[in-house]
Amino acid sequence: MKKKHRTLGRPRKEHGEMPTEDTILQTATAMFLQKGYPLVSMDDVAEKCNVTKATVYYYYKTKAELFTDAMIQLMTQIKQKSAAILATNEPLKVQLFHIAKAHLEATVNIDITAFMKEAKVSLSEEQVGEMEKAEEALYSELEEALAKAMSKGEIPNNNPRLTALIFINMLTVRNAMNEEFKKSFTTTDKLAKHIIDFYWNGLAGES
Amino acid sequence: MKKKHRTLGRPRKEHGEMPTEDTILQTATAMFLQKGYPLVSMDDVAEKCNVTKATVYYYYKTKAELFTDAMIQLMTQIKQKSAAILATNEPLKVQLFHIAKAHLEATVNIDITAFMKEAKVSLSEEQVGEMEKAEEALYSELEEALAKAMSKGEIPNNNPRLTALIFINMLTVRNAMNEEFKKSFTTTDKLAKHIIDFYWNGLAGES
Amino acid sequence: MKKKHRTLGRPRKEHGEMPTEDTILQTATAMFLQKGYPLVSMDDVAEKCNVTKATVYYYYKTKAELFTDAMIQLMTQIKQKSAAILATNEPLKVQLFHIAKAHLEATVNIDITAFMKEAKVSLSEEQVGEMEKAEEALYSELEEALAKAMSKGEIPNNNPRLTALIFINMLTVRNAMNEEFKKSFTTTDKLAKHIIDFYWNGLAGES
Amino acid sequence: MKKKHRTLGRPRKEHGEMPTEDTILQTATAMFLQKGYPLVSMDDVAEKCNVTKATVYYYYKTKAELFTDAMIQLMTQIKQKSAAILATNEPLKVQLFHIAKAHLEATVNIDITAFMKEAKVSLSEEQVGEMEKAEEALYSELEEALAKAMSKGEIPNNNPRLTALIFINMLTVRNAMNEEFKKSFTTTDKLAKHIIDFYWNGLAGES
DNA sequence: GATGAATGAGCGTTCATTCAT
DNA sequence: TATGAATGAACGCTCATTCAT
Repeated sequence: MKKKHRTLGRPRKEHGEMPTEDTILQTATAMFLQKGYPLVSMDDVAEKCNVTKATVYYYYKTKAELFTDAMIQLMTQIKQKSAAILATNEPLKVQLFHIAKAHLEATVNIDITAFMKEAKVSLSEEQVGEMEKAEEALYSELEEALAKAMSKGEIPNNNPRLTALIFINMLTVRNAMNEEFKKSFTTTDKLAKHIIDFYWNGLAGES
Repeated sequence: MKKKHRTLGRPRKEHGEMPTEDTILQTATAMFLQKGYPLVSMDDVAEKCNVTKATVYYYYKTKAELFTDAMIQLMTQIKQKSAAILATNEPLKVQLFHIAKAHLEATVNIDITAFMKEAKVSLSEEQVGEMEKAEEALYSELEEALAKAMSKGEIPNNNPRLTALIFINMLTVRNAMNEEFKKSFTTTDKLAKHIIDFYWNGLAGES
Repeated sequence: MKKKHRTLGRPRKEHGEMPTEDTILQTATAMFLQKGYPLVSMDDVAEKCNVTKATVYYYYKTKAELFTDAMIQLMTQIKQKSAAILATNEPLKVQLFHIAKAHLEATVNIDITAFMKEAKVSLSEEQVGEMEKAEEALYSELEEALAKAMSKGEIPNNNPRLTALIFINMLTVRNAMNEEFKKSFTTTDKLAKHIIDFYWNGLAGES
Repeated sequence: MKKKHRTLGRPRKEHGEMPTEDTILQTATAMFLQKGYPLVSMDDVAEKCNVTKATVYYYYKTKAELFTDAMIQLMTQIKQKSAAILATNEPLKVQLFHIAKAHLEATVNIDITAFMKEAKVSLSEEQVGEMEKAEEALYSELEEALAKAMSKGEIPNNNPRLTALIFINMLTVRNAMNEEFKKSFTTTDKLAKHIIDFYWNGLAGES
């Protein structure tokens, strides 16, 4: 079984190359999103990064840690994007539309909840804790925006936390569509609009 | 864990026992729902059923087949329950409330879509096909009920397929709740009511 | 996993059907010759015989026994055919030609020695003994014919046992041919003739 | 058998040890020759090499690959030995005698053809191809020597390919001998001489 | 900083065999 | 006579992890 022998020692960094640690995290994130925690092996990650498994372990003590780091980074990014959108002066409905569009346009379909669930069995309590904190931050962002809109009377009063969760949840509805039905929405914009309309109406009712 | 050494060969038939084949399917269903396809091993299933792995294979040729059979049975059951509820004379909103309650009361949280995704890599095309058929049947039931309600003017016109998917999808919102927030809904009824109210409002808007 | 349920109890024997025991032995023989001992499973045999594995075990206590019985029967048959040919009045060379032809025409290529070797690991000493007896009988037949020919002066004196073994051995030469070379012998007759000519010349020399 | 628990991770390199990869190949070759492809398990190989199965897989991706590599190496070695002998100035008969002796002196009895057959089911087309190439090289060597001898008039004209195959094939005749008969040849020399005499006579005849 | 070599545990699957019916 | 149900032991293979270099 012939192996490509890489040269030993620290490789000269080529111009514009990402540090190995980041490459690994980036690559791993994409792979986890695509196939889910159990179906991504450390070997897979290493191969795709063009390093050896041992190198991956050099930067991340365990697979669980790699996953945790990857997910936290991802959630933080999402949170920041959402925050940026929610910080604008546009009306809430428009802001939500932009968030929805951003989600739907991401190449991989993220259903954070489903993801976590399948990984949690393998994580340490501490790791679960860290991830939940990041998840929490993500939800809080939205929750606060909704709460503010309620207090301003922009939308009727309702449970802001629940409605935040419902919003994130609704963005995963596309995962349940079969190919044919998916095609009936010619652009992401149209699907986003449908979802936001429905959501906005949902918010509209007193409860 | 002590290994109970059972005797070789065909065991003496005891009365009142569920047939092994059913025990396995039941147990497997619960386990798959709890941990997801990749994290449930045939050994796990066997142990929980108090039989050996070979026995599991006696009834189900492969893990993929066991999964397929389990999921189809599950979806068929859900479909039948939904169908029964939708066949009553109660107004649609009440019917949806009952369906939601039934879902939320099931011990295991079902997010069929997430499940399928992680399993699909391991299934044959035929198996995926079978499961999609069962999934389809499940959605169609609801879709038709919604379409009928629209044509009767009970709710405004909207995409019945999309709204059906949104409904099923919303039932999984609880998965995203942390323990604390979950406790804020003292009964399943209350959570179901919140969800249905939101959903019904969503349906209410013209689009 | 649906199984074809056969009716319980003794099945009515259809006109012209072989007794189950014989069917199994016949089928097993063919399968062992084709694939070798380790690659034929009791399940395979059962399926091809249209009975259950338990039925095979009803007639043959173990796989090793089934193999032993099959091989002994086979060798006995071959011996009898050889004996019949050697009992004719034709000259030895013609007789050998007929034996060679019979071997080469058998659909499956028999290399008894190679066969035994791969099976012997799994057989009991007693079983090995039985098979060697049958093998011995097979070789003796030929050995005696050769010895007689030598004493009659039909061929020069030589080690009759060794020459018998060489004869049987030479019949397996075809197994080593690649497809292309095999085709260069348009008929079995031609190949048999080549082999016999070579062999006869070999016998011809004094030693 | 006590399990020697070796330490995890990369072992300290001791001097003068054969590289693990070679140990495995050597050991595997011997085992395959002794028991045949199906009866040698990767566990067996590993145990005999004093490494774990995982180590075997570290060097050889599959069992089929291990087998292929082992057989090719073996055939190449045999070919080289034969080539060396055939390159000498001695008369062909003497050369053949030396080849026969070398074969018969090898601890393991090689019947390549029988081997391949039982392994082929498990090999990829590519692997079969590689092995057939090595086999071919082995036969060609001899075939050419025979052809040259024929054109020089050292032996009568005959099918050089067929006679080459017969030669290799005859070297396996010892496999068919029972213990008693084997003992009647007090030295390998004597057996080799018998075989070569017979073979040479066979070659001698016109055809 | 990065690698090559090795492990132990587990996984999906097969198989010879056993036993009550 | 023949079967259906079950077992225990292997088998080929993968994977997360470890450690010397």
